[in-house]
Amino acid sequence: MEIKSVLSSKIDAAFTQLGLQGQAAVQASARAEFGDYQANGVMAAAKRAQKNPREVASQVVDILDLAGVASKVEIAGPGFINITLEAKFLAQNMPGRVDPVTEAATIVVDYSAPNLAKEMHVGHLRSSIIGDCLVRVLEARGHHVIRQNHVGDWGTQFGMLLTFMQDNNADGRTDALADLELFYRAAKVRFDADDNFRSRARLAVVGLQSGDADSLSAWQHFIEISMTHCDDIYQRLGVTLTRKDIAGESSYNDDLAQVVKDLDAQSLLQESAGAQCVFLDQFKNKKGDILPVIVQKSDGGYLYATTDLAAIRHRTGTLKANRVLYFTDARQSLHFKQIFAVASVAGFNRNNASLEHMPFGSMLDAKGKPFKSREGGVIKLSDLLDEAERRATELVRQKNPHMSQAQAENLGRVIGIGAIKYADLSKNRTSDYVFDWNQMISFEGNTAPYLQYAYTRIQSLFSKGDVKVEDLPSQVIAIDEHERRLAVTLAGFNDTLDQVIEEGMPHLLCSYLYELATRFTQFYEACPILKSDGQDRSRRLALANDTAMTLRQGLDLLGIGVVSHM
RNA sequence: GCGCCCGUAGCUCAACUGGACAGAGCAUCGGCCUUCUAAGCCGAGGGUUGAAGGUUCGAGUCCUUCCGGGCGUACCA
Repeated sequence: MEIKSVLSSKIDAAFTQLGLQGQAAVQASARAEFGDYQANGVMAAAKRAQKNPREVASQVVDILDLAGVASKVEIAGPGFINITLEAKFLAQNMPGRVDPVTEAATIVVDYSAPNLAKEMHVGHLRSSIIGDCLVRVLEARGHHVIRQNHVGDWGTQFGMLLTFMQDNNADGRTDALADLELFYRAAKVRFDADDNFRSRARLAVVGLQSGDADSLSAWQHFIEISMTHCDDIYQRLGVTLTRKDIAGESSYNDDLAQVVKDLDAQSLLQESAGAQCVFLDQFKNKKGDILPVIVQKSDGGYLYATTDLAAIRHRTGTLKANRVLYFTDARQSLHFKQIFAVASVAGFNRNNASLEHMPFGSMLDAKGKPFKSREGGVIKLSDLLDEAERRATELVRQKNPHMSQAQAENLGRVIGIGAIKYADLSKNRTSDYVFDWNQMISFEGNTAPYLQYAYTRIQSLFSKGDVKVEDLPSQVIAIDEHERRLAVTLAGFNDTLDQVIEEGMPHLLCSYLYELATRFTQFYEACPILKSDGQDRSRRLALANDTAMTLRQGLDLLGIGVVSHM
């Protein structure tokens, strides 16, 4: 159950009854002395009604019915309402699982979107794992999720690659394409140096666009190999995207001319310097200069704005999305503002869906510069994952000198990939973040290994104490203060997931899990579990089990695995 | 030039969107392993939230100006 929603709806009802305008503004209490939850909305509502906030608070509390939910409701300060939850209510809200929402929505999530001309590099990491986390959380809450991997599988660069492929007789040879990055670079060198090659490459693009069978089959072959590279990365990263989620740029080809035609039919189109543009007033600066949204180049070609407009029609029309979430680089903010606006005036948003750009910042190195390889080039994602696994395996070996190499490598995979993902997911999506191996690999503090470690300690309790989890009570009343704080934290799980869904912010789930693990470890240090008897023992084991299930479930929603020993 | 984002402890990040004394981790210093995994726990120090004004019961959060940084800004995505 969502504690915040329960409290909010009760307090909102009291507000309505008293004729007050405003929201309850419930949040977890800032300090232990303020109870478990606090409602801050009275002050604002009282001001609006020009009444004394403390009096209003006392009226709210008088008619507030929190029977079975709260054991204590107090007014504090200028008009805060502090709420302490009833022990029995807490007992009923030990999560261990995710509750489904009452109204499921259809939500399209656009994420990952690698350029298939090259191999995936670090720039694709954030979109892939942040988007995948949202997908997991949305599905867990019972929403109908449609993944859309908007891969870059079309455009001029493919002319170059296909021509290079033919010249090198690489059509049927996967080994030539084993390293797409090298292949791309070699093709680019040829393209820049050889006029004849360049013109043949341009012809190949024309062939592709006009649907020439040979060009198309070569193109398909190339795409197939490139996607195999992506699948491998997704599999290693634990990203749930599959082939059926691919809706690349090429899939909108047939609709692009129609998009332009439809814009024209609504008199939204204007020619400027030979290009077909949409000019909207809201993209005018103070001086009156208007920014165009170009939908067709002067040479007749289409652009990503055109493709994205076609995608909006498809997603809100055919797919019937209520929400469309775009996980792309923050640098595309203006682009999305523009196409959302165009879609709106042109009536392309068929379902009146909420179109939301979920931008994220760049990865920087320790010096605050864009994260590059030592040579200044892009870093392949596969290399990054190799290094994470290598470093983690090394650390596992240090901590467990007697462990076999194979076992250390197994642990190293889960821990290393978890560490790299968590380091990213735990930071606020919108800002740039510093990627630092030394920090990430220390595995101390707010990291995935800390959470995984808390989980293994619980598993260790169960195996050492020969505990059958199914025999544990499903509801227990917390007694010790450490138990109670743990129970309150456990109860907040579903609230956290709601917030992640609302704002598209996985770091909120990370913060929650870190707090949960911290609370558990404090409880673990303070309260003997296996060494206690009777009710103390079963109660504490039940709390430990709920913590373990919530940690595992929460990490799974982040796309991070757990191990039973580390 | 114009637009968007950012500036919080030595470093990396939080702060539930205007709430109570700005919190964590790393690093530093001091304690805790014959007791359920020390990848842990307990404690200490460390802040004029870039600066100055303003709005109000209350501002890291909103408004104005300035300083510093990043990104974007007509046919790449």
